Amino acid sequence: MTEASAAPSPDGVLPKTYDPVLTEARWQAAWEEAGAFHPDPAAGGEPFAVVIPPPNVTGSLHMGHGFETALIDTIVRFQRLQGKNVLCLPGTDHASIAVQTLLEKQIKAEGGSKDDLGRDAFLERAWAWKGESGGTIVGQLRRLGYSVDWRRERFTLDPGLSAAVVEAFVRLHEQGLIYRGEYLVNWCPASGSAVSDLEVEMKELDGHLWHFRYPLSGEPAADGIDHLVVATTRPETLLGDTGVAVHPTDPRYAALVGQTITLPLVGRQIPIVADEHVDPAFGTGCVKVTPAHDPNDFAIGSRHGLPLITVMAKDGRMNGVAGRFAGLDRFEARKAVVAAMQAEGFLVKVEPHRHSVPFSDRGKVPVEPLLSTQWFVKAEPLAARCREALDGGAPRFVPERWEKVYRDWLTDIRDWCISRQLWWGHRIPAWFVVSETGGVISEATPYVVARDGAEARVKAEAAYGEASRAAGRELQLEQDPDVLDTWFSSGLWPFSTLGWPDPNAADLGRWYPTSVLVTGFDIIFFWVARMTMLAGAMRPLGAGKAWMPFADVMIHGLVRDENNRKMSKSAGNGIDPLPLIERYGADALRFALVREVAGAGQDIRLDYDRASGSSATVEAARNFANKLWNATRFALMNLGGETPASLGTPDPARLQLADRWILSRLERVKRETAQRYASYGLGEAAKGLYEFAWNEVCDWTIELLKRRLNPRPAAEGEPPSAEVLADQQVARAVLAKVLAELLVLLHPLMPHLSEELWHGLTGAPEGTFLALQSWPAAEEAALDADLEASFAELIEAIRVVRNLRAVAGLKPSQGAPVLFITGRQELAAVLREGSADITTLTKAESVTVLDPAAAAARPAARALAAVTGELQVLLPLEGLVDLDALRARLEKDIAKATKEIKGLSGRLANPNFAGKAPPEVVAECQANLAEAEAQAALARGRLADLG
RNA sequence: GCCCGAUUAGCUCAGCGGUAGAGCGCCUGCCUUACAAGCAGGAUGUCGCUGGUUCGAAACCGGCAUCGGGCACCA
Repeated sequence: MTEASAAPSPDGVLPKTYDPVLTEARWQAAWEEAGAFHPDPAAGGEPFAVVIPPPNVTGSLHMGHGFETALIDTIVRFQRLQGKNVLCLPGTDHASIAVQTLLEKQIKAEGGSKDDLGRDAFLERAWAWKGESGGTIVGQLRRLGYSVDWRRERFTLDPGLSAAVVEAFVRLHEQGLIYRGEYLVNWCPASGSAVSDLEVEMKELDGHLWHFRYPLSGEPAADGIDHLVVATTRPETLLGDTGVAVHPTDPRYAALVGQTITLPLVGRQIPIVADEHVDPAFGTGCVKVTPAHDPNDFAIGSRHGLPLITVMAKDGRMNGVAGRFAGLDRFEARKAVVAAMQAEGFLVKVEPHRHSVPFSDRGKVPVEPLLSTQWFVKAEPLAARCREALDGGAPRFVPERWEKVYRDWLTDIRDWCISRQLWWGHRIPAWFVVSETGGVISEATPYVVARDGAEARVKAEAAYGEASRAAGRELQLEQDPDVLDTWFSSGLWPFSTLGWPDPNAADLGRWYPTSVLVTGFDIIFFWVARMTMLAGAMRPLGAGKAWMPFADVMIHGLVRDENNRKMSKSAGNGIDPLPLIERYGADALRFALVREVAGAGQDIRLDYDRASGSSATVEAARNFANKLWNATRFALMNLGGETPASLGTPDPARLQLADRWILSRLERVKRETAQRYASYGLGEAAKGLYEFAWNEVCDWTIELLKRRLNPRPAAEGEPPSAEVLADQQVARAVLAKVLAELLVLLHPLMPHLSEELWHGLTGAPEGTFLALQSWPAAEEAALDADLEASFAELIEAIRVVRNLRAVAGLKPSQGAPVLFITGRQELAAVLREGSADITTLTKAESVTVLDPAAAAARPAARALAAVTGELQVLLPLEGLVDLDALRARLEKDIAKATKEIKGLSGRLANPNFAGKAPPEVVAECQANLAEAEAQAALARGRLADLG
């Protein structure tokens, strides 16, 4: 331990407080230099693999990533201690639209535009940004102590992964699962790109409902009707109306179906059609139909053969078809159309109307349903395969309830628009044979899908070469300028990172499918489902094993800020993990986050004072780290230079009561903790270890061992006896064992601190790591439930004595005789065996244990007295007794017992209880009642003695 | 409209069929040579409301209320 913060100071003692910053940096460097987390696919051991959800290179990480990192790292470190061959693979995501939006904003702020810059220069800038942001992110992940294999770090746009993207696209296309066509898509005018359904967020807004008069073209009907009234929230779209729909059974309009309307402002003749979609009860029961600008209208239009008339351009302005409104922005056009309708007498009324408006997640503007030629993935066949797998239990969701969310989304799934009119991303591997359509790309331009330009040329040559030459044209190819949805590459992550599509890739063979995916519920659709769908399409994967990319999916909640708000970049309320790491240490932050997570899958709230940069929760975890530091410090000062190895297993024959107790507790905690880690009960594991370490190890065991670790000489100047020295060795061995194993159990949660302390305690050489040790072996024989129960009574007895001393106001330095009276032989035996311990922990002058008969024979003394269970505790302190405090204490005992008697006897008096409850419950109840009654009687007796 | 969470001590949350728990905060006393980032002791709850099931409900079931989230969406 060179330069260790744990290095002994000149006087040979560790500092009193733990300073995490240097220690953490040192171990991170040591682990990495040694390649501690760089697994060998050829090595033995059961494989365990996790690919981390790659953070977007959009800047830096916030606390949510810190939380996820803490969870994943705890899991993989535990599995490593279990002896598995663990791969934890890191990486980042290029985040196509997010990064491009961000960069365009930057460029705009500098007074430029991406189009001025050009595609190549823009991409250069994007790569520079990636370098910067990616570096920041990797630095942050390192500071958290993430035990990933940095040598296998991947980026979704790196050459290997890009090749995987192309391969996946080509294969999907070959299977007929990718198609290109003109459909109504969600168009984001801000990004200038199509986006998928998932990237659209509905927002409730206050808008208006405009009612317009649409005149019938022909003569008024028999009943004098010469127009219909339609209502719309989007007047500007009326320029593209190609019909009006009514419900087929609506008697008001039945006679009008088939007639035509003259569209105001435009003059187009449009039919009145009958369609089930119309709700006769809403508004007037008449709906204007704009198939090119609304998904529902698109559906109505296609059922009735209505033409599609697009009146808006991709930039959100009205196009030439919009006539006098051409060139107006869509929101200006709305006002202008309303004004024109009003001027021409077609506006009937305007009502305020609250409705949902689709917004683009990234662009933060309303999306426009627009007709556009795009690439799509046919989703249903892939979803069906996933649903079938789910019926077979794959993957397993933790907590279980998320399975339903996943399944529901896979049911009634819509096709996935995967093309984006962006630059930053994977270029679509399709080449248009533009020589066929006069050098331009149109919907009609034929294309070939290929792995590269050369393959494209071969394919195009085969398909169009001859005909082309015959027509005297030179074959001319142009790659599709668009890129793929960022989630297309993320969807391949669990296998593209392992070497797919190379079927012989060692990592793929060894670690696919991965063991568990740990992620937030907010990307179950975006990511989890896309991974399972794409994996299903790409099988076989790996060595022909299961195709589902992960066995388990652990879904965690979101980290919310101190005001219970979701952290987000736009809200500016993200909490940066680094300042908290600087202040409290990465281990403290990790522990604090994981400890909060017990209610599986629930969001967690991190308290944080922005003004001071402090967090009480993290501070509590830091204090825990310091507690462990000091416990180890104590051990180093008291083990006489020995180590857990040199001390060996303590001789069972020489173990004292407290030794057997803590060893039994250790064994139980060891089992519980392993079970919790293995089943993703990480919060429970953290809480359990916190309580065990602080209460049972530090507050009780260390305090109890002190007496034996530092034996007083029998007489002045005389060396301790051989017996005492032997016991000292036992005490040392117990302390060393408990601490050493505790550090292993804590390691997944607090890797740096445990590594540091373990080295200090064991003297392990530098190149040896706790991170690569084994989980301590199970020792069944150490478990002793009866002993644990009776030791709990001893603890309770000590507490009562301490309480009496506090009530009476005894000074800490002041000794007092302690007298226990009990009729229960087992309890008396434990108290006698533990009398030396009691002496130490209660400042007893003497400890006497009597049975009631013997006690009755003694002269009654004025004493501090309390009763617990079947035990009377007396501190005979003639003259020093605060009688009032003592009476209050006894009265409290009586009140407590009385309340219990009332409850228990009431229950026992109920004949149904005695008759129907299990006999052991009834017996327990009776025993408790007897005890409470005895307790009340004893306390009353004591009270009477006081006079 | 459909679905899913949550509601327990001042705060953050465990508990999920047998007499209410932890951490933080609070009160009292302690610098007891591991630790004041600590030690010992203490106070604090109609477990959202309401029916039901049960010998017994904070826990299980039904309804309601409030808060949060997801999906769908009628112009």
